[in-house]
Amino acid sequence: MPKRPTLQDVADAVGLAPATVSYALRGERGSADTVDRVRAAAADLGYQIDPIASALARGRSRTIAVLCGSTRDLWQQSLVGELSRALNARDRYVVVADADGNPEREEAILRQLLTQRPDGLLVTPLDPMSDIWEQAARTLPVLALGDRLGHAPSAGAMVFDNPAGVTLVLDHLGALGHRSIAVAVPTRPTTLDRPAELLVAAEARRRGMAITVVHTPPPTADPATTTGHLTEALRAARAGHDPVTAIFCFSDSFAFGALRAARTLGLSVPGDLTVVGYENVTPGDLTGPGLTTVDWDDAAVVEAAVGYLLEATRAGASPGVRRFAPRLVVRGSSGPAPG
Amino acid sequence: MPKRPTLQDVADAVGLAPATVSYALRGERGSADTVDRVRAAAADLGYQIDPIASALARGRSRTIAVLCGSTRDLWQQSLVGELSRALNARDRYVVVADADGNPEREEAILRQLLTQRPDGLLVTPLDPMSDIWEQAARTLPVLALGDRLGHAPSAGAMVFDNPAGVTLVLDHLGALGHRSIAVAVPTRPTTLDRPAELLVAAEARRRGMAITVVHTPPPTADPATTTGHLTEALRAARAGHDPVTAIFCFSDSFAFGALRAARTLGLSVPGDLTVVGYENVTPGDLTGPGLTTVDWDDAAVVEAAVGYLLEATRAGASPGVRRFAPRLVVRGSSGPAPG
DNA sequence: TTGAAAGCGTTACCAA
DNA sequence: TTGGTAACGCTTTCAA
Repeated sequence: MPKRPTLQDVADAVGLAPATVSYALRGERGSADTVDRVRAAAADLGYQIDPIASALARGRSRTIAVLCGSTRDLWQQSLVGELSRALNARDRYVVVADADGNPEREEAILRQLLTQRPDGLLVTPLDPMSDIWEQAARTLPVLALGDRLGHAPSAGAMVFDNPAGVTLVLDHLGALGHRSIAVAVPTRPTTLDRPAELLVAAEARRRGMAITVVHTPPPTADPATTTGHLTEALRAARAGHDPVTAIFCFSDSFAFGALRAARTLGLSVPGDLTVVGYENVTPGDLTGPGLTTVDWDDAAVVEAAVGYLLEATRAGASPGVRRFAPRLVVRGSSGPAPG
Repeated sequence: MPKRPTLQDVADAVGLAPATVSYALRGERGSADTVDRVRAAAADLGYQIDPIASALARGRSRTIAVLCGSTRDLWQQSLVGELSRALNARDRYVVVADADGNPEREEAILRQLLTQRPDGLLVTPLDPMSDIWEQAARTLPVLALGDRLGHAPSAGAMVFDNPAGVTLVLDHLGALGHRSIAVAVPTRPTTLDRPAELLVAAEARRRGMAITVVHTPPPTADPATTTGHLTEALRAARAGHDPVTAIFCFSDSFAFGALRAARTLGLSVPGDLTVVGYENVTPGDLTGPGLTTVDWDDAAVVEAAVGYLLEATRAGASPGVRRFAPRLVVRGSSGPAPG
């Protein structure tokens, strides 16, 4: 098999030094004529820069690292896909790593990821308040999605206006007549932007609604476990003297679990139970009765994230923070069953 | 910020040559004592092999490349996630690239991917009969998922027993009384293992069923376009004198489109139309009326794929071919509406 | 504008 | 068992 051509081969072909060719190919210098000849020669030898050698020499790799809290979460899963596509389209490689729901692993994985000398880092943090981020942010542009990184002020972030999202949902449920609702929130380290429990508690109080908090199992749990957990929680929450008539889940993945649990319990949705999700994940529109959910315009988030991050790598600057407004997508909500 | 320690630093710490340290760390040689001392020193300096330098020197990068036909496809999307997780768990990096539904791009992307000098390659090929694969398979272990690579005999494959799958579905629909069905197949280059159209045509003929072939839009099309396309196709297929009462889609992604189209047309599923999918994608169990589909046990596929590929990289051998049996998951099928 | 040469941090071949 | 030393293929500084 014909060995891949190297810079030297191109240099020989045009009778120039490797250094000259290197510069010319990257358009860093060289006369117009030189650049043309070099490009032509490279094209016809089928030369491609060896990204590994290049990375070693430069100390950077034209790669964007994506550290994902849990790719089992449907929203993160699709987000990672969109991000990769957007970055590939901009001629960047993407290396994805997955902390798999385990905040302790997050640090180890980050460290590993950094050995690839990426140009930038995108994270959906499990523990946004960890201080590992600050260390990374000092070395390269870091952009968080979903939560600001508490101790890494130089990192950018694409965050959701969660207070607005919660308001939207509680207004909706309130208007339908629900007075006792369950709220499903992940058991996670505190976050700056998604202090879900507090947010909901405060808003619910203002409206005179009763809330029952359900903690979600770790995202690594298989669907059956999650469904089981939820089934029990829902059964309990409906057994008391103030039975829950709606459940508000802080992620669509979990809302799907709630739908499964409802089925197990023989509850009709939305007749007996209204289920509200949070990210408007793709096939959510097809779920049986319909899933009401909060939409954040993922396409815009991805566009902005990629734009901010690449700009930051170019300028050597910090990516900014941008906040996205929620939109409520109502599908299959109803008021509580009479009596 | 403290520079990352290098091999040299470790060597200095233990008073040995870098070469010795390199061997010791990899457990390739060295006395038990040396190995221990080296490991200890490395650990306490926080030394990690620089994967880039290592890749340059070895010509291989401890990375597995995944070339995905289209990550917009729900099945491929989740498959890629599972594969990454499985490989990460085995201490491998994964680089994912996406041909985004375009068979012409597949070659360019492959070439780019190879430039990372991966240890192995996993593909869900758009064009399994392309001869780009053979070239790759000569250089490194290649394993295809879903289709064998026609011109790359040395590549392994995890394939589905599609004849069995088709039989399962047509038996099911036949038993329910359907006599005229639509079949949705992708417009793709011919494949060895999924000559979907022919397979279905032959089986349908044997059963005296009429079939109407609907070609799916490219996977890059946005859902709205797909739904529109399908809506038209279904409208037409139900307008004739032998209206279609079921649609068999060769992927769940497309089955979801069919469900949306049915909704647009005001068709009740399964009352007016039974929809059958093909991959048993995760939230399929939650779709409104239920989606009957063919399941291939993705977990087993992933396990086997990763096992075969890693074994091949170790042994320098070719991964084998393995065939998976289908299982029909019936959810919400019904017979054709009377009259 | 061009080029020579010194890295970048490993690995692998040979020799000690 | 251990250690020089030459790759690996590029980028970059400094000189011409």
